[in-house]
Amino acid sequence: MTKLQSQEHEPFETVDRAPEAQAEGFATVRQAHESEMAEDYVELIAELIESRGEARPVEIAERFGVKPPTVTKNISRLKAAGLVRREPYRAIFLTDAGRELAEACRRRHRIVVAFLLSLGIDEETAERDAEGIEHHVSTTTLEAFEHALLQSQSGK
Amino acid sequence: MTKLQSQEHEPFETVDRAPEAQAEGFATVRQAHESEMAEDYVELIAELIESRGEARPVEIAERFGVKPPTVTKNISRLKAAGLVRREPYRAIFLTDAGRELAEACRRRHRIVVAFLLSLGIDEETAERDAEGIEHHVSTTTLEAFEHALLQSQSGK
DNA sequence: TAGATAAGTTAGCCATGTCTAACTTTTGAA
DNA sequence: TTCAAAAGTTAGACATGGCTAACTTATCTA
Repeated sequence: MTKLQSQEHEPFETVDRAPEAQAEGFATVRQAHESEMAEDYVELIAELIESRGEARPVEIAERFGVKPPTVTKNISRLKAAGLVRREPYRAIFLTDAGRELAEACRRRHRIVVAFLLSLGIDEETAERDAEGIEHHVSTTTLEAFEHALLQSQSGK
Repeated sequence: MTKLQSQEHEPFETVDRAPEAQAEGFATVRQAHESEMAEDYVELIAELIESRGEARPVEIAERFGVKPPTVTKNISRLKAAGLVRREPYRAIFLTDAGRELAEACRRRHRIVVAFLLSLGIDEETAERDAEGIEHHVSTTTLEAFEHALLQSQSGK
């Protein structure tokens, strides 16, 4: 049993929080929702460039399960946000900022998936849940996941 | 080392998935977002009824960090969805369906928070992250969290 | 109990992210 | 090399979930 895991907590203990703290928490969740689109897109674009050599709207639409016009609109939002570079009808490229964000997201995604797998969860579920969970994992929690991962590795 | 944790997985292994499977995953995330509002509201309403005897829009607005008109609009959506019962200008009550949903959400919330705490994460962060994470935790993952929780309890 | 204050609602605005229908551009094959 | 099919865009609609401003209802207190 490691130091990190040694604090005592009953499984169903309720944590009472000040209304402002709770409101801040919900604000954090709302903000996370606003950046989810951008994160998911740059992550996928990076993957497509790596595996296919380029990122095309039709591929993106297929992977996300949305229609092409949705992709067009969202890509133009990413362009406005300075995350992608792109000419109409051409493939999509990441800017430096986009590449950085993509890298951070892919790292976080891999950690969350690996952590879920280490709990014995099947791959399909781990991937699915990770897609939703990753956007709400703080740096602190991500580090805790990494730490737990190392534990489960060494104790394997 | 338990059975559940015994499968071998490298920490940064990438899981390749068919485009349809990935699309389904994102569809799941989008659906989760659509029910988040309802879940957060019934959860809070249940808490307020328990602690205050009644749930009032002004309290709900304060806890969520939103303005009263937002609460009015969302409550009427919950009413349309059959989750709350309510007369204008009066307190808000849960229907049987609302109460059931609230119970399930509160249970899931408690498990997620307890699990994060068991990883050594501080209470403030655990609560914050749980608020976002809980909506994306499948039954399978929730069970894995419970299992891990029991492990950490017994090995304390 | 009257009037001020607090609580709640309505109307109308905005951004996000989805869609369909119709159009344009690119591509690839005969 | 042309022209049909595939890819991409534009226009316009819709639901969600925020907001402010202005109004109505309820509550409390002097």
